[in-house]
Amino acid sequence: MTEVGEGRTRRERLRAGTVEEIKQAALGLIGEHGSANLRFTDIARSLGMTAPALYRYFADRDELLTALVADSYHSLSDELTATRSTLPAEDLDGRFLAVCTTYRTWAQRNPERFALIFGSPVPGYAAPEEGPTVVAARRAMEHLVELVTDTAERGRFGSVPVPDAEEAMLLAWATVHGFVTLEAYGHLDKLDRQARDRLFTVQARVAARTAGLAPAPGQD
Amino acid sequence: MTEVGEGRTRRERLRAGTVEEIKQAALGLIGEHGSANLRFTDIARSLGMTAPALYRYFADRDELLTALVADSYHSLSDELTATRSTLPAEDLDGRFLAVCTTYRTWAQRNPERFALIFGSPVPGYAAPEEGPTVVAARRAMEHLVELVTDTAERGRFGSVPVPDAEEAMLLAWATVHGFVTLEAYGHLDKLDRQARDRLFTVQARVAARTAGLAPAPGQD
DNA sequence: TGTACATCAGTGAACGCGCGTTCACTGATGTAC
DNA sequence: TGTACATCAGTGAACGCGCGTTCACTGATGTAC
Repeated sequence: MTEVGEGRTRRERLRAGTVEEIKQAALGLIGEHGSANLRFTDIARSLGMTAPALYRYFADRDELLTALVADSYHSLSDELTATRSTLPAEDLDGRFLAVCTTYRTWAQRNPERFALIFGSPVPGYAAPEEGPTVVAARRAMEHLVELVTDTAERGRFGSVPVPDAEEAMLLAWATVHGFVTLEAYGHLDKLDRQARDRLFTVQARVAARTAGLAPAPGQD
Repeated sequence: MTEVGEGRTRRERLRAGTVEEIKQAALGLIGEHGSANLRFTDIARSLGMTAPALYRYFADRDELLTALVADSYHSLSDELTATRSTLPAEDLDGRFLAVCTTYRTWAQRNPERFALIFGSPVPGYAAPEEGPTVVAARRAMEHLVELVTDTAERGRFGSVPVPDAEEAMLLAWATVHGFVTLEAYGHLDKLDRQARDRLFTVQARVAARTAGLAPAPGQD
């Protein structure tokens, strides 16, 4: 995420590296024990440091969590936009389905980050108003909207069930997100991986339709 | 949930009442601080008891959480089946949409319970295999399936995008759940209540379609 | 109906534990001249 | 290029705090006869 090697001085580079290590360790611990049980002591231990050293990097637990949440939003929206630019602008359906798939695989590969963003809000933690979290969330949202208005402007926007492109995007997102979140939290465990893959494709098509894209050939 | 006044002896009734009070207090605290931060001490304090007294009712925190999760599943599936039986069996669309709406309002009125079931899994807590949680989850799931197979058997099951009724139900569920969970966790906050209501109706129709019901008149 | 005993809810003291946080410190890295 | 000083990362000791849990107890409720 953060570019290591950016800082001018050696110290700055080392510092940036340590910040990154701390975040990684924190993510690992969140994966094991949940964000509510994230302890400075544990992070320090897993890095071979002592707890007080962490105060050089983060004022407290909330500041660290804020950074992690913001990073998570950035990670997600970076991956989504990268996927989008992989395919030619004319291939609306292809782009849309690819983005949906990336959304899902990102969640599968970054379960802690997914939980940080979309899980039940971390108790006792309130994102600072207009802080990095909120800004990152807004940016991610704008990217999502772009993906669909893009679609809407150029594409066949006739069959969409809501007139507003942004609203159509929200519904399409909800459709995909529902599947991804149920899967991530184990509510689809009775299906095997293959069945889930197949069903996800169907769900993405349902979302595409909501977003104003024509149904895939052979459907409906 | 648990029937107070059921117990034969006075003591049993009092005990059942206390169990209920403990659960309610726990839910309230979970709403404030999250399930991961649920403390026996706090529960006791909020009931005007001392902490050790709680050990008469629950062996430990996990046992209490297990009970709360199981209760939540029951509460949800009870409400859903109650809604369903409100409408005549012939009114497939009406039933389906009513059930979707109940799913949403239940989540809105029981945010802690919703988070317990569908939020990121409680860290450090593993549901006992074949324990009440698992049983309740299965029962709730079977009810959901029933709602749709019911639909599938009697209704127009032609336009459904997946052949298997149970799979169609899962997708329809995911569609509705996505909206509800985004809304519950504040990701739709920039829409006002009215807009959310309107969009939810659209989303429920999308789900209905996935479940094999015909699109509402005027749609598509 | 009354008495003697058993069961149970809840108390308060006590304990061990681990966490957050502060602080004075040491040693390494960077900078000015 | 070398030296003297400033900055910073990290340590280890120390503290206060609150939680989970155990235990012996008191007083109320229920039961047997």
